[in-house]
Amino acid sequence: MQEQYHPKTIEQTVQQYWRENHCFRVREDRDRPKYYCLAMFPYPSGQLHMGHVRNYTIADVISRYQRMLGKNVLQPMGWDAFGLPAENAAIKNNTAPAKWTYQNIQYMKEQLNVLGFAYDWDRELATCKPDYYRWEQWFFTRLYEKGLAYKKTSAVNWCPTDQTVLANEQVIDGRCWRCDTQVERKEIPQWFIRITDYAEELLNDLDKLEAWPDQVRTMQRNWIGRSRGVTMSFSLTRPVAGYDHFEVYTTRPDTLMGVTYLSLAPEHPITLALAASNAVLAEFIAICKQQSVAEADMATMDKKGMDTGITAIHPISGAVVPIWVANYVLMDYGSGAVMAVPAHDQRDWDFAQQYQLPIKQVITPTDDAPCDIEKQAFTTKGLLINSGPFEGLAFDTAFDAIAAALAEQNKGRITINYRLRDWGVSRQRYWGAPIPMMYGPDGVEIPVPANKLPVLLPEEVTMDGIHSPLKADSHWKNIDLDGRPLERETDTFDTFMESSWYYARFTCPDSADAMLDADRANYWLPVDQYVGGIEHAILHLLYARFFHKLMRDENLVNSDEPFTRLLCQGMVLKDGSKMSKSKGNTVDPQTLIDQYGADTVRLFTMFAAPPEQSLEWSDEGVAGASRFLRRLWKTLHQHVTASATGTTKPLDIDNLSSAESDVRRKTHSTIAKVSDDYGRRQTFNTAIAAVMELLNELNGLDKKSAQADAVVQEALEAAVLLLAPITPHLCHAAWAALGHNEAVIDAQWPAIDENALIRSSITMVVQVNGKVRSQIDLATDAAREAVEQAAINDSNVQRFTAGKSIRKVIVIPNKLVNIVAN
RNA sequence: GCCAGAGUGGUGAAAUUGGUAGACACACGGGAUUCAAAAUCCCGCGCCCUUAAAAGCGUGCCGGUUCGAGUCCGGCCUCUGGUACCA
Repeated sequence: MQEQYHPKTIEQTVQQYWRENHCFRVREDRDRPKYYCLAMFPYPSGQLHMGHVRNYTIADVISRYQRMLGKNVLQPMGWDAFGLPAENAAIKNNTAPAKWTYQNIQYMKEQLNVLGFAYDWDRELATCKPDYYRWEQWFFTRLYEKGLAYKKTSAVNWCPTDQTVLANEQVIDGRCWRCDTQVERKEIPQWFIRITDYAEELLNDLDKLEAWPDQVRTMQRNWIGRSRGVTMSFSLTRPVAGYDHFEVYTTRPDTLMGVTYLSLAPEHPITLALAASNAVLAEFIAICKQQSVAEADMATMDKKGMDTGITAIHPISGAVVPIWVANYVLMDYGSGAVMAVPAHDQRDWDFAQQYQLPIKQVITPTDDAPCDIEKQAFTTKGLLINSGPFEGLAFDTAFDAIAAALAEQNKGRITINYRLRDWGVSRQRYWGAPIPMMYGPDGVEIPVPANKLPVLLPEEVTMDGIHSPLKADSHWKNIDLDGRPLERETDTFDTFMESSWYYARFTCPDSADAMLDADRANYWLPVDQYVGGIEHAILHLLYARFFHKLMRDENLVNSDEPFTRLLCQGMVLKDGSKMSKSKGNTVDPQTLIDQYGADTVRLFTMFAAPPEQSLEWSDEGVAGASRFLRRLWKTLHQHVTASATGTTKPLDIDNLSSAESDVRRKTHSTIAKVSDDYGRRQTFNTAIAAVMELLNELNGLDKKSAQADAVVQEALEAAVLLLAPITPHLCHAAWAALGHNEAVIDAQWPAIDENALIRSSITMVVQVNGKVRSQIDLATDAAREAVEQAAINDSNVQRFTAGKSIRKVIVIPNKLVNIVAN
């Protein structure tokens, strides 16, 4: 063992050992429990950033820990390679998205290897490769055949100057990021997948995901947004272009008697029909369209409305109700029309105030809650007033009575509604998987047959920065299928499609004649541990869950959910804000690895914060992590050097000094604590702190006594094994130096000697009226009465109880006594 | 706007089931070593009062429950993530 710690040399040597021995190549093995640990694969943006380092270190630590527990561990890595940034980078660097992407992959792969992650690279995949996306295309045609994929018109952000579709990210304050033109909503035909058919199952199965953070389950539950309400029909007093009624949905039918107006979306068919002969309304609709499609923009925009002049009949009271058009009513939600009850909905109340519409109170509080309709809407449930036949009813009975009254007249019914909308998968962009559909001259939809897949995306293209080269390529677009002239779909898939099933393809990336090889897929799936950023809590994770169920229903997998346990890591911050190029506060992992070595970077990343919290980057903290590793190395070196002189005797637990017994207790309590931190709690920062404590305690031990060497050897072996998942290179070298022939990567996790944990006395805290006043030492088996007496008789305690009478004594065994006195 | 989180010393954090607030580090201060520096080692380190000890105060803000609250409940404030075409 070298006296100095040289991370670079050690890391290169150890990585070579792993490579030469194929340490991370795994195959199915029915004799061992499998463990599939997966980190969300990266978008190949160019260089690894600290968020990646954190993500992949967490997953690597878990993988290595599970391996030491004897599991057959799969940890693959690949590339989420399609996406918008490649198109922008290609323009900027005057190259093609494919070339740029492949270069990035090559560079980032090298960086991952330098960090020493235990990947089975034999399984590497990139989603932009035809052998991957061909199966996604095939799967889509299967969904189409089953009626789960369909086409409909839907709104996109449209730049009228560039004549192109913009992503939400490309709309800045309602304007095109390139030319600053006011963006419009435009309805275009697009492909959708029926995720709403699976809404109920996606909701119910959240209950099965016990090892997911509650936070994520709650967010998904709210996103799906199941509600029970009433769909009812309002008849127009005069028909408009053949429409004599329209439907609205409400979760508050109890407020129906308080409806004072109705609102239609600007894109509602009745609105459009009216606008044909109403120039003022047409102008208003045009203004409403000057708006991004992003929900956050829609929800925070100024509310605008206009009276259409037409009216409808209230289905219960028969009253004539005015119909407005309002920009905040969305055609994509529900029926594109809403009933307005300004007295009991704050948004309706605001709108009614703005346009001087009547406000009619029909609910009154059941308690003495404040309710002043003049000041704001009263939105909690209560008792019905001013409601004719429903007077005095409470919410539930009013709900049923009003629903029944509507049903009787054939004017309404109870319905279950979901906030979740079908998944729009069309993108009017080049760098994505082509949607495998064709159109006949009559516009008929034809899925590309399996034997004509994949529909290849041409990689040698020139980007103009605005339009998709695919749409301009008439040679690619116009094809001949068995003598029939057809036109290809030129839209590509949403990149969430690729990331929705890659975890399954990793189990059999070479499967050439099927999307998945069921034997291998079902051996490894579901993923035991998934690790990734909290920003994916809803979209990616919901789409992947949905895809898994689609694949199950295609008999490709036999499980219901893809990810058994989920860990959502926090962001990496510098000076309190997210590291990003635009803020100029990035830290290049490569520089740090060059300076300190991969083990230091890994150690700091895991030590600075628990994985789910955001991590504040600190250069001093990295230096501190490096110092700890040097100190550990020095301790190991001193021990190994001393042992080499022949002083080491075998451990004899019956002949230890009390200081040596204390060290042994610390060794084994540390193993217990660290095991719990790695396995159950996944708090790697406290695991590292515990090992630091163990080593600090070792420094205080008198090394000259007879058994000291053996106790130190045991402690250092434990420390090395406990740190091996985090700093695997140093621990590989250290394990060999401690006299082991087997590599630490193949070592077993240390076992706890329960006898070493036994202690004869314990320190208890004594409080008087909840304030700590003293500590007492007692035998661990002291009876409750003895504990109470010892506490009461303590001299410090008596200072605070003098002149008072003791009302109560609370004893928390082996921890605390609280004396209540006054 | 809506949904979900977070807020503890100078800093990152710990306190796992309602039971000693600040483990483990970083920074800083003092000392040892050194011709000197770096490195290393030792000591101190929430605030306040104090020579010291002891007391008092202290987990974003206001209120509540409890023998006991960082932890539970109600109401706020600020920040972060998501908001369906960034991934």
